[in-house]
Amino acid sequence: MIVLDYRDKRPIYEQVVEKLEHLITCGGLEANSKLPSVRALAMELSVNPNTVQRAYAQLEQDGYIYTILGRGNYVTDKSEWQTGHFNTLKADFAELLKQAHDAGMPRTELLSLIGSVYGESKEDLK
Amino acid sequence: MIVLDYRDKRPIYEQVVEKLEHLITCGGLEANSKLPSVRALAMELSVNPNTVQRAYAQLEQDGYIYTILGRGNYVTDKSEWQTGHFNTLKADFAELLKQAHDAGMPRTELLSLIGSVYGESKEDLK
DNA sequence: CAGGGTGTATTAAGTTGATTAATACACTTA
DNA sequence: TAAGTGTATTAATCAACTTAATACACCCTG
Repeated sequence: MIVLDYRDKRPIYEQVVEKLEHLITCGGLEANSKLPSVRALAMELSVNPNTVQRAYAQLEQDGYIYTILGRGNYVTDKSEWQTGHFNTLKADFAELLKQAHDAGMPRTELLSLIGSVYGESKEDLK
Repeated sequence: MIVLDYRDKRPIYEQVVEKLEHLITCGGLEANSKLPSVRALAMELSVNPNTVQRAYAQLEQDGYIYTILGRGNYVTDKSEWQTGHFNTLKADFAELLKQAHDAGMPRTELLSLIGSVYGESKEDLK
């Protein structure tokens, strides 16, 4: 489910948060589906249960999962976090755009990048 | 010249790198202009000289400054780092775009953001 | 040439955060 | 009741960052 990168200098729990958040926001995990238990995921990653719990706590704080005591952790419905997630992405974009603009990167470069991810045609703007 | 944020959890030298890199890539520092000496900047930031040196070493490694032994550190010419800097920004963009696309963010949101930074009109595509 | 400013290197110590380890407790379900 | 769950606590270990104190070689100026 998750693969850690030990060359990554960031803390493990942050990597777990990032990867699970990515899985959730990309639709890789269905809403209300059950996540691995704290101990199970810790075992799978060869990591301490405390570390996994810290990641889960963060994910719950950010609204991506919810916890039922004694039962487990579950994926929150998209409607709960979509707006906040969009805003986070947009804020990151804005920051990056400012840098690109200041550095003199032409607008066409960015449009081209969008095209390569969203599809070149101007028709499927959906 | 630089203001540190002690609430920022990242290491100090990383903040210094980021802020100087930003100053350089945004044209806030002229090419071949002299940076504060290791000791001077350390004094100004109330930080150890080793920490500043680490930041300068990183900046040199990334090509944003060059060092003349016994003289000081100087801003590298734009032509030296522009390409690499563009590529870094574009890589960050691509990553962010993938996430936005996966999350179902409409292309128009991104175009709107670009417009708000680059200017709305379709004429000044410069 | 002497002195001060410069980058650079080294070693040791201190600090902080992340991680592990070992438990323990309350809750839920079979 | 027993096993699995989230949660909490305490202590110990580890790694990275930072500081501190020096030292050395270089460059420039008086």
